[in-house]
Amino acid sequence: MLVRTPAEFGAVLRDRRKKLKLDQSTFAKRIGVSRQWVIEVEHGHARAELGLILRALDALDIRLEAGTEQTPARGATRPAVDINAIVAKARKKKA
Amino acid sequence: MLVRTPAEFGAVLRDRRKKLKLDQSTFAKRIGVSRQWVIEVEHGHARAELGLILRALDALDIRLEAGTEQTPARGATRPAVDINAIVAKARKKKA
DNA sequence: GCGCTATGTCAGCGATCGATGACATTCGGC
DNA sequence: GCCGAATGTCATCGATCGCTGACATAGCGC
Repeated sequence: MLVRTPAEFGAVLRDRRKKLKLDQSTFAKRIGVSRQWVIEVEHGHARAELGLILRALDALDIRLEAGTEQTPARGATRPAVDINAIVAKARKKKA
Repeated sequence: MLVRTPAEFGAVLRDRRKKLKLDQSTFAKRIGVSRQWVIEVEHGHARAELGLILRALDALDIRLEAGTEQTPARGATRPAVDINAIVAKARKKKA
């Protein structure tokens, strides 16, 4: 599943937790956080600590993969060759 | 690439940023954070906000996927040290 | 009805985040 | 040598995190 927002992280975590038949308290203890944290994160807390989130994912055997291969037909995100073009575009965009 | 730690997130981000020929300031402005934040995150800041990290990934067109398909050989991919234990210990020590 | 479990809510608190702004260092070109 | 760009460091400061602990609600079995 593609994850792009904190809310999605929450959904993924809650889902997996339930699938594993764990209640929030048990889950929290496993990760090493408070039950309160679990509740908030499952509700999509955007300011959760990256490290804790990763621990949670790990505790539930959720694999996280980062990739850039998603160049459907847009163009330009791929630094295959035209570095200069990319630089130029980035600069213009910025300004 | 598989991401399991804040440091790896930092590496991924810095990598992509450089590939896109963006300097930290420009990158920071794009995401909407301070340059300081970029520096810390690229250095593996564990307590970075989940939301900001996601924004950064998005700004660099990095796709993030969560999956449980194949349980990653518990034991092989596992780091030699027990991170959870360390963190737990640190927390207790503090209090 | 009563107890038990699971989830969610509230308030308070210390620790830390992320922002700002100045400064140091390194590298390249002139 | 000097300048500009890029990165990293330092100190300060308001806002917020995550923790604790208690309470409220809902479902279930007896």
